[in-house]
Amino acid sequence: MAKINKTRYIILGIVSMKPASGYDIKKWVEETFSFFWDIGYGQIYPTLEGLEKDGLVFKSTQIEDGRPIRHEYEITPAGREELQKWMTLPVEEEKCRYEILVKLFFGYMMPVEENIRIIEEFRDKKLREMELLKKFDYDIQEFINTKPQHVYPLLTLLMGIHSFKSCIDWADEAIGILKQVQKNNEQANNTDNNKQEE
Amino acid sequence: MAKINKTRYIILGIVSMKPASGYDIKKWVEETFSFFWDIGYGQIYPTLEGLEKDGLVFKSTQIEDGRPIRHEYEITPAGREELQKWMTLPVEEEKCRYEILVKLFFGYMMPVEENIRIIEEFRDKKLREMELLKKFDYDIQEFINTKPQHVYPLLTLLMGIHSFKSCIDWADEAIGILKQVQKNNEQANNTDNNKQEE
DNA sequence: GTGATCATGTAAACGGTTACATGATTTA
DNA sequence: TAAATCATGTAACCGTTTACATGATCAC
Repeated sequence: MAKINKTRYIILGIVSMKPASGYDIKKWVEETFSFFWDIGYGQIYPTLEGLEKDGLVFKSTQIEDGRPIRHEYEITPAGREELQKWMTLPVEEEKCRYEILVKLFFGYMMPVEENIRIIEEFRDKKLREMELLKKFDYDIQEFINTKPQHVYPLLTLLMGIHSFKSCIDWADEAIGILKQVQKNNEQANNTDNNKQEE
Repeated sequence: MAKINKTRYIILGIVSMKPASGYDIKKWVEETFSFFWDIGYGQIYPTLEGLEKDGLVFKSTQIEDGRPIRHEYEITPAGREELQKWMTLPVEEEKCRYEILVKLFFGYMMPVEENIRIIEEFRDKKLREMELLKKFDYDIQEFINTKPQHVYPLLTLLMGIHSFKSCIDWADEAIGILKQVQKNNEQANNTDNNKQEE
């Protein structure tokens, strides 16, 4: 089964909220999506072109005096239909690739300290990312009662926090285990040295 | 900065443990890595060819009577050096793409039930994946004391369990929130109906 | 005037997936 | 005898990233 090009639907989703330019889309994705998705211009502009050709978005060019040309894209009824169709489709299998796990799997090749360092780096990065998300603080109960249509972005935020936290928890546990290994190694070395001195 | 082709290093890592054929590599990755990495033959065979051309692996062909030809790849000293070099390099930024979060972000377009359904499906999948990992049960303390070089694969396993668990916890929380939204909607509908009946 | 931001795009290269193609051996 | 497993590979396609290219406006 051929895979679905999700980038198309993400862009459709964005312009379904309000008309946007390629530049707007990039910025918006960076600001609100970046922890679970990202797109570059090299994808955005060609995709917008394709969507236009398929009649799923409508392009209007705004020329204001003394401003660069701005192409704004709006969703068409056909586009809205396509988007809705995709929304009900089951979520495709997705495999995250964790480089850190590959390196750690072959960790026996390196000194224990090196592996601890790699995990600590990972932990710090995830901590920073989590702190960033936590800045968007909110009272979810209030949203449920007053703006229920706004809970959805909050749910994605919540996932991010859960996910980063699990990385940090794992890192702490893993570092603890490797420190034990390290301590055992040191004791073994001391015993060896004592034997040599005897 | 150009990105590093990690597939090369993963294959190098695998053949560094013991010589393997393309078929072996595929099977091994499926069995031990699959929850955080996967590779297809379309990647394996050309990559092995490239590694051989660069002198990082050594290919030997085994022809046994009445058996298909088998190409076995061994790591060379140069390959081992390359691998070691990569191991100390910092882990590159990696962005997992969560289709479910995209769909959920635009969830306001769909009925609440539909969003709950999507999350439930996701939860079930993660639960199954976690159960699979938990089958490889182990006593980590024993490994630390008797086979410290074997703790590394266990650390990756631990990460998988943490990660799947965080997905499940999030799903439970998210479903709870959406069920509240649903209940509020129903109450609002009832009020509306009562008003119409008056 | 310098650097950030607004704004648009293209082309090449790369990485990865899918589909296609083949055929022997082993197990049920 | 049928299905699963062992075993190798290629070619086309698609999605993504990177580098390149341009230029105006705005804030300091």
